[in-house]
Amino acid sequence: MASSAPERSSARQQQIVDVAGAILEAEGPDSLTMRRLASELGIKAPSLYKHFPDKSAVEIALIERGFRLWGERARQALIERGDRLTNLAVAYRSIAREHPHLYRIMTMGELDRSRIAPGLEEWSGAPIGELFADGETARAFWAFLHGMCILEIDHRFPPGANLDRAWANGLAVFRPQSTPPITTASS
Amino acid sequence: MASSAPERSSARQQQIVDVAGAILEAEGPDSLTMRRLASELGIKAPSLYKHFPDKSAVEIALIERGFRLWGERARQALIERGDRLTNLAVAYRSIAREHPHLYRIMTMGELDRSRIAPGLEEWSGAPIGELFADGETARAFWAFLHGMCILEIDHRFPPGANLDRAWANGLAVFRPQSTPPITTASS
DNA sequence: GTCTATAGTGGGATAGAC
DNA sequence: GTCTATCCCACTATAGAC
Repeated sequence: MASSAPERSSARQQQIVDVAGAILEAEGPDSLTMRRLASELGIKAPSLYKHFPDKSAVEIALIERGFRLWGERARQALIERGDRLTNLAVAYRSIAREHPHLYRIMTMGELDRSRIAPGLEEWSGAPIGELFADGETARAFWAFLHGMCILEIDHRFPPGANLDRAWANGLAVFRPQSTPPITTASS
Repeated sequence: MASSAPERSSARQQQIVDVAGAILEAEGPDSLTMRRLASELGIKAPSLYKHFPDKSAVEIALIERGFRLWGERARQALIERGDRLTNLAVAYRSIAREHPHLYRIMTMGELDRSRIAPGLEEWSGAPIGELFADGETARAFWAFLHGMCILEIDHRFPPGANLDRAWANGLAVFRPQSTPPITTASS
């Protein structure tokens, strides 16, 4: 598991993506238009095309940020004290709740893997693999995590549902399959 | 758990929703426009507004059909012979794979519950509740089902993943929590 | 229940000057 | 790197005749 994600873009591009992220978080993907983005930056829409070839390039940049955030937070979770399975789940849930629109654009629909930074997706997902000896059980756990997150932020659970308990119960069924942390003799 | 879902609409409305469903399945939600829908019906777009107040009413009708399909197939799964947990999972996965676009519009984003037939959503989801003594475990299982389905149809699992095994492993962790079927003395 | 005509909105994107 | 001007597109929806 590599420990850091690759990145490459100009300061101006980064600033544009910052603002795009702010619009996305505040008002959702429908509000993220080239006109609006330019307006928030104090420029006109056509000027954006000097920095990004098209709108989807901006969206891809946002998604890549999301993957970096996932990967970083998940790695923190694995080294914190306490149960690693729980820590990882809490980290994922927190990201989804804090940035629901970002979470949605990251996970919704098909993803053109040829457009995102090579290796980034795997890098961000690797921490889940660390928790299970069997890769297919790790994927089942990922499905549980994602299902809980997306159903929660979309308010799909029934009004009376106790989500903290649903999370706890789901973690409880997966926990016996999870592996303990590897500690070196010198630690 | 009630055994059938309510329904009410004219023959013409049903025909329109049939065609809308065909477009959706064939080409996805972006292709489902009022112009296109009318065109496939051999009429002009404005004529549709004699049958539905707006486009969202057509989409709601499609979503309601999806919920009825879910509820019916899930109920079949519970009375088939074999393991009920597995049967239910197979039923859900089959629907998602056979009708991926329908599955997406049913489950994507927030749902305005005031617009769908009262009780329909609960009716369609009730079979999952039948399988677990604890409601919050049932919701965790639902999250697993949905996560697996949506990640599969969106091709989010890594290329080498063995999804049949991921399903089997996930079902295996939930199975000890599931309840056996209730059989009457006369059966 | 269908039509024609059209309003109204909004979006992505390009050309070419500065 | 920014601007103005503009194109082109597509969509939802309404008004009013038949």
